[in-house]
Amino acid sequence: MQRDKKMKKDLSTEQKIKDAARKVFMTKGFSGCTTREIAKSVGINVALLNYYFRSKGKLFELILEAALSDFIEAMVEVFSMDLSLEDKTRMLIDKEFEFLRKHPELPLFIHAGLNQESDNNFDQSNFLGRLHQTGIFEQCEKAQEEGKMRKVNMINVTLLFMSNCHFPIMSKKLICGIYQMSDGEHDERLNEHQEIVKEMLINYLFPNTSKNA
Amino acid sequence: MQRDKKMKKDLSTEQKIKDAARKVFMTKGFSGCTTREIAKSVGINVALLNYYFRSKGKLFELILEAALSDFIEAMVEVFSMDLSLEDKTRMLIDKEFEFLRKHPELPLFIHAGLNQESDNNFDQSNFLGRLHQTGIFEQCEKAQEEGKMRKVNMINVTLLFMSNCHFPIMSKKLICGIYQMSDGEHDERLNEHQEIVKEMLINYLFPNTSKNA
DNA sequence: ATGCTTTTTAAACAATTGTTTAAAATAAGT
DNA sequence: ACTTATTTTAAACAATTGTTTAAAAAGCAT
Repeated sequence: MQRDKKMKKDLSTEQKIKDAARKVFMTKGFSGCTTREIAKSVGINVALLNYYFRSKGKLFELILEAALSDFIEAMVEVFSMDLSLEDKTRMLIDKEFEFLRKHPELPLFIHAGLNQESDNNFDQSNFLGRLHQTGIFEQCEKAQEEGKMRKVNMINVTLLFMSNCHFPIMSKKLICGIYQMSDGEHDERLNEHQEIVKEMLINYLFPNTSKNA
Repeated sequence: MQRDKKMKKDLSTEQKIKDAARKVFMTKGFSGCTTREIAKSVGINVALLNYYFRSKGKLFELILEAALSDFIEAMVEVFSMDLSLEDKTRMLIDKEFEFLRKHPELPLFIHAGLNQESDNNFDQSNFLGRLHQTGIFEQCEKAQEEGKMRKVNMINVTLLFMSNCHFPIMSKKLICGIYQMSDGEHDERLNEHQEIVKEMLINYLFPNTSKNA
């Protein structure tokens, strides 16, 4: 009765709930929406939501986990390529901006979501391990020993990337409010910012080999 | 009956409610807490909360406004000083980190709060005007014409500062989660990051005159 | 003290919340 | 066709929500 075994029917219902929940949770947060709201947006009964997932909290954790994973996977993808660190830097920034332009609510959702959950057991996905597998840490360490890369702790490097990619996206309402900007103007600023961040980070992290526009 | 005129008694009750509401709203968000929770933390009845402020929403808007103002005022304070742009840069970053270390929930609260409110009428405080009064824009424009400062739109400059100061603070749980760090380790990284950001931004914004440690 | 206003409370309000129960509808197996 | 298991629903659950009402308590002038 309590589904846990294989299901015969198409999984479209379960997936539709996940999709709807993701959309609603993203824009309104965990306590900012109701289970009935999610159910209605799928076109199903509230009870069915608890039938597939056990509770609102469980569903939320699932969505949050997936969102976190999306971010890490985007980084892993770039880090796994056979490129120089400078090229990885450019590509990571470009990919992040491209990805975040499509999902601008994601960073704020993740940070707000993490602060709402009491227990920080979200490393069950072993994100650090996945990053290690790409060999990015060794590549940086080698470049740092050869004097090609500034000697900065990898955590600080991560902070530099995330700060300059995620924040410009998530601060849209604040910036538009302060500077009285329209959406179009903000897009323009964002495009320029993407290039600024690329140049600034490359200049800072790779001071010697920086002869770029 | 409906308080709006002068009140004779000490305003400690009204202020105590504001303080408690601020603390609760900051950590749990608007829909993440209840009016009874706020009232209980002050030691008063729920009705009294609606007696002083008309509703939960009104109280929240008040707190959010004040939080926004705090940020702008911190910037205004630095911009109004009689210093070179390089010194203002260093001082602003130091002050922001110092301030945010004491109120680490503030940036996330502001961004989440702005996304929760439907109408963006939060410029009633005229933040842009207050920034203009400091003369910071003219100072930058002059420096840019003299070739002492990189020609970057002021909105992008703002983004660079906020990204690199606010994000490292608000991403604590995410970073600690990914890298499996303790609070102490994170503090250490944050201290180092403060210096990194200072050097990086000064190098980028003032490329010629950069001979600093 | 006596009146009046301001502050505070207890109780109730109707609405909404997440979740459960039991029964119906649908699909699948035989 | 009949039985069984899965999916879906309607209805109810108890608890909590923001807000209001009416009365009590406290302050303050006179």
